Amino acid sequence: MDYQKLADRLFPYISETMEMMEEKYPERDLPEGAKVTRIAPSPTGFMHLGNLYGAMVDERLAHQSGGIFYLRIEDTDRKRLVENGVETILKVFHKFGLEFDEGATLEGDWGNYGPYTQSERASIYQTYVKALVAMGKAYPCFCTEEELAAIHEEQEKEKENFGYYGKYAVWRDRSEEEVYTQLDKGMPYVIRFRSEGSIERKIRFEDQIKGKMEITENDQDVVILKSDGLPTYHFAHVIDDHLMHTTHVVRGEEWLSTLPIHLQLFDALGLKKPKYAHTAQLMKIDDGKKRKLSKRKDPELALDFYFQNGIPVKGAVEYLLTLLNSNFEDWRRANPDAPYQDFPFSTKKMSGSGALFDIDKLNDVCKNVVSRMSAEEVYEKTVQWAEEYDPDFAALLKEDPDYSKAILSIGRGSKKPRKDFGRWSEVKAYVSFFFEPLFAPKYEELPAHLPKELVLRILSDYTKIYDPSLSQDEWFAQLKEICPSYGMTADMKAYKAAPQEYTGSVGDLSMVLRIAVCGRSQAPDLYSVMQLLGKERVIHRLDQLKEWLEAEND
RNA sequence: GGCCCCUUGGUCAAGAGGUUAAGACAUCGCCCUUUCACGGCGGUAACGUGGGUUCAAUUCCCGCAGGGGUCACCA
Repeated sequence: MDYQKLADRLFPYISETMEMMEEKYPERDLPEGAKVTRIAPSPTGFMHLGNLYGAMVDERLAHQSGGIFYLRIEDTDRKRLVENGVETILKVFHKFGLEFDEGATLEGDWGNYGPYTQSERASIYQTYVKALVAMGKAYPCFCTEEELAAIHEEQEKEKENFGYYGKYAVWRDRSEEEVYTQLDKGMPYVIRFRSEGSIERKIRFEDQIKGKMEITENDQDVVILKSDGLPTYHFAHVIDDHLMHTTHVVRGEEWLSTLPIHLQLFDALGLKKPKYAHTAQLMKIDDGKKRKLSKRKDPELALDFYFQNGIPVKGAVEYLLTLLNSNFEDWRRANPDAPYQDFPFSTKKMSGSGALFDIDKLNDVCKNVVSRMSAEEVYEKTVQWAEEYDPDFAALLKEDPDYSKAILSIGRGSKKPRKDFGRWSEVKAYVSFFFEPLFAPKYEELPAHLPKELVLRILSDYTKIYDPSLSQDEWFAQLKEICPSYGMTADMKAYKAAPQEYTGSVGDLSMVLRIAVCGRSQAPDLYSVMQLLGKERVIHRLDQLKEWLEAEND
């Protein structure tokens, strides 16, 4: 078989050579130790937490070392293209603060190693495929889908390994005449790699995350170029990451099983291999069983879902970081205000086993993250979220930004900040009573043991004595002072010891006011709330409760 | 089924050949407290299994089991 002749026949329009490619995409000029990483999603337009999880490893590795983090679009599967897929990808990563240094953008490519969209790189792949054919390391295969299915069936029956290898590699050693006959007839074909591997042999390999391992060589003649002239993932990965000079390939562990193919291809082409980091997959519980997060089955893990639910970007990022490097939590406690980029991230600290997605933990991380934010930031983020998902609420917040921010600063800024909410979507319920349109009092939460007459008396008395100019201490002292006139006590210990001796405690007294003013029994510091609402509204609300109680009499 | 990866409490996990086997979330109890949200203290709760190496193994080795992944002209 004249391989060069075959190569020319197969790719007559490919005039460039491997050497020319190497010259066109020279080694990057980067400082020692700088890592080049990438994410290479297929533009299905669907991103979930798992994608972000992996991308963060890439981003940290690159930017922590002064390297390059770039975006490549893997769109070789023309059947699965989705409109606006690329836009969605770009938008999501931008939102999460993962910025690319290079790669595909909506305005075209940015960087010297493009094109960064695989469908635009067909001739590049073909150049290398042609070279492989010329070396006799790749060959055309004319099998139809049906023939391959038949082979699979036979293997199943014979209990043999599946795939295109050995005697099942039917086009591997066909005569020149047979091949050219098919070509002359214009039959469609794929190009397969001629594997010299054997399942009897093992390869030693060291993964950045999983460490040393032994894997079986690949003996399959895998397809490297599909009949539409585009490469399969295996081949595109090898060529692209070589030409773009990726130093570290971070990908899900589902790729571990095809790793032998990739290593084999690098060797066949005489190319330097990148380092690999195979990340354990994010899992979820399904029917009591652990399962890999799936695009199709877990739409609730789509990143859009997080945005909708008002999960703070920072919260999601920090949660992921705790999964990625468990010592992140310790570091965060020691450095509460440092940007997470300061954390010394390491693949060595990554777990080899898949983490179960834990919504409780996420919630907790979010609460902590939000509690550390300034009122200003909380205000801005909440408005931003509400503008998209709850416009009425956004408008309400923006009516008087200073008022809104003042509300959000209650209990914020101290060493022990309040942790009332961890999501932007929870803010509305928390602040609702500060806004007339949202004020929906639940007067039935009044302490049941207080006689209605007593409550009415308290309300009308307090209307007369409420003095907003008092300091918080003075204000509370006043409450204590008036307790006895209602048969209540300000001494909580005494009250707890013998509750039957009193009509109630200062706690009950406060509760009456709280229910009147806030319309509910759970609220932040009552004094602050009253200060913010202003005397007029406080008194009005006391009156409102009075009216409600009186109306109830009928 | 073949191949590969993984295995410490409910979850995420630290850990070293000899430890009272960290910590966080969740959960339970107590305390603080004018409610709540915090905060403090404490409780329940773990090294899958069988061999081997060793004075000693949860830690090293082998087998097994369990879980996960993968076996496409998808990535």
